[in-house]
Amino acid sequence: MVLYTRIAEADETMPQTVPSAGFTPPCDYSNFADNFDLSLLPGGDPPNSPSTLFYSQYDSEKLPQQPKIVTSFYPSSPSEQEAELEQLAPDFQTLLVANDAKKYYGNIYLDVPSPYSPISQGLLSPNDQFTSYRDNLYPSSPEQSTYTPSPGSVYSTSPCGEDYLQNQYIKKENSTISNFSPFNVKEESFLLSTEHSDVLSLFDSVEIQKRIKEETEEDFSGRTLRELLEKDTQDAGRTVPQQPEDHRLLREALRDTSFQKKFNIKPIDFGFLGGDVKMEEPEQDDLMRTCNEEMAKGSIEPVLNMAIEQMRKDVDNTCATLGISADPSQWDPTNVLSWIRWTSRQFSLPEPLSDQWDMAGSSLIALTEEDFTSRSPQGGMILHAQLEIWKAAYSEEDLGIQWRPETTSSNASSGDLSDDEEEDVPCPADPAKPTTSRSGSHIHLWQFLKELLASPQAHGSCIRWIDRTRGIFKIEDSVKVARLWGKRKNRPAMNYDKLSRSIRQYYKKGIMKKTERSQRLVYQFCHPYCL
DNA sequence: GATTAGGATCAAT
DNA sequence: ATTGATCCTAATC
Repeated sequence: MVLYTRIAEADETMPQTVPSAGFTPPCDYSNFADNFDLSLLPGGDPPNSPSTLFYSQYDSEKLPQQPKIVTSFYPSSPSEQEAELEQLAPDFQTLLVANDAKKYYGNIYLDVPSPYSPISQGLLSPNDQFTSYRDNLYPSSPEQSTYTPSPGSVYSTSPCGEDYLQNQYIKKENSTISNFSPFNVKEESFLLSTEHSDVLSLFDSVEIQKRIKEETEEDFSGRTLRELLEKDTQDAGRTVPQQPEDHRLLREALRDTSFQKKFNIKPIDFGFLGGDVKMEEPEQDDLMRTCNEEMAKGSIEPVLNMAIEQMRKDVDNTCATLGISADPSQWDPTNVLSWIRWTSRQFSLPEPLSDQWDMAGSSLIALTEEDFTSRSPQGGMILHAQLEIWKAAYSEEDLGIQWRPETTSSNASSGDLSDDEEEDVPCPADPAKPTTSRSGSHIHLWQFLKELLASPQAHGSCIRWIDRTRGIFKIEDSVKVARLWGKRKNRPAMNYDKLSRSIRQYYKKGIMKKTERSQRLVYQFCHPYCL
């Protein structure tokens, strides 16, 4: 078994938004993806499988409790909790927050760990969290602070020890479905077991199942994720041809040779656990092959896609809410201050002193964590980590920008704060990108759509493959796709009505066809256009 | 109300 | 001639 640790956990997480109706708590969506123990994927858990990628260093000081029954999530009576959870269940983000919170506390929710706290972003350890809650620094909502510690807090007892840890490893090695799920925080690793209840509870949400049903034409009602995965494991054992594009997102992340850097993963020494665990660095090729084998047709991708989709929407919303670029280096001093203030508010940090943050974004991103801490002793670390998240988020978005309009149109300097500035940010020289179909105005619609489909990092929220091999895709956000098309063709009046009319012309031309079972906003390329 | 479907017309290439 | 943009009506979800 090869074990890795993650350092600076929060580096690839995404910023949060402030929805109109309320407050979106900070939540590390990338952890959500990570927390899909990849051993759950079909094919079991062979040596050097991707499921070992995210194993973190064991630190008994940080070890939380063994999982117990979830008794509450919010500080309310059981009936209120039920009502509240039911009300919140359709909200995907809330599920993620619940998921996120649960993973840090096992399945215990006797007290009221606020999902708005920095620990939800992996910035503090549970021990810190306990102190923070006791001091009521992170109330259960930004507007109110009603937390009262209850007796028997899970934080008042000492963490479980190595026996438990080793048990988990034994289980890990002996079972296909692992109930082991370690995490770490910044450089301090800790470990816990969630029984994958996070994933299961997420998946069991009626709303999520409904969406999966809509998008995959499969009905998972009444089935647990575990059931499905077990079935898929059996399926994988048969001679079901594996579709190379399944789990594309995961695959891309894992195939990426820089993934170790990207996810800040590095092999660690697990010798302190005892003699059973072997330390070996996997052959990259083996690893990748195993990854591919692991990515057999499964049921995780829809869920993952939804998480990522939600994450992207949050990025969009945040930028729109603050009226700032997604690229911190583009921020002017006003942008910097509004971001600092907003982030401070999110984390219930003291109001920042404006004169300490009077700088352009280019200066801000050059500050070290120490610089941040000297400006804000209480929240410097958090602010710095958040900025790292933004920087990472922007670079992710940037990956998807493969083209620029040929004509440098007038909007470049207009200070336009439209809601899709991820397309408006200046595109740095990008020699790494393929040069195919780069020129903007000659492109055909079907080519353009394929371009968008080819960059799920940037456009997965508005258009994505449903079945890559059969060329079936879905337009998730018709308005946005039309806007992008209009932008590309320099047709400001473009809308989905017109765009779809053009797509329908493709039916006659044999470029696209209707899907067998017609679904809204779902189209299918004909061969060879889908290749 | 949003989407789908397709006819008609026009402009650009 | 081809392609897509535009406008339109009608049907469907």
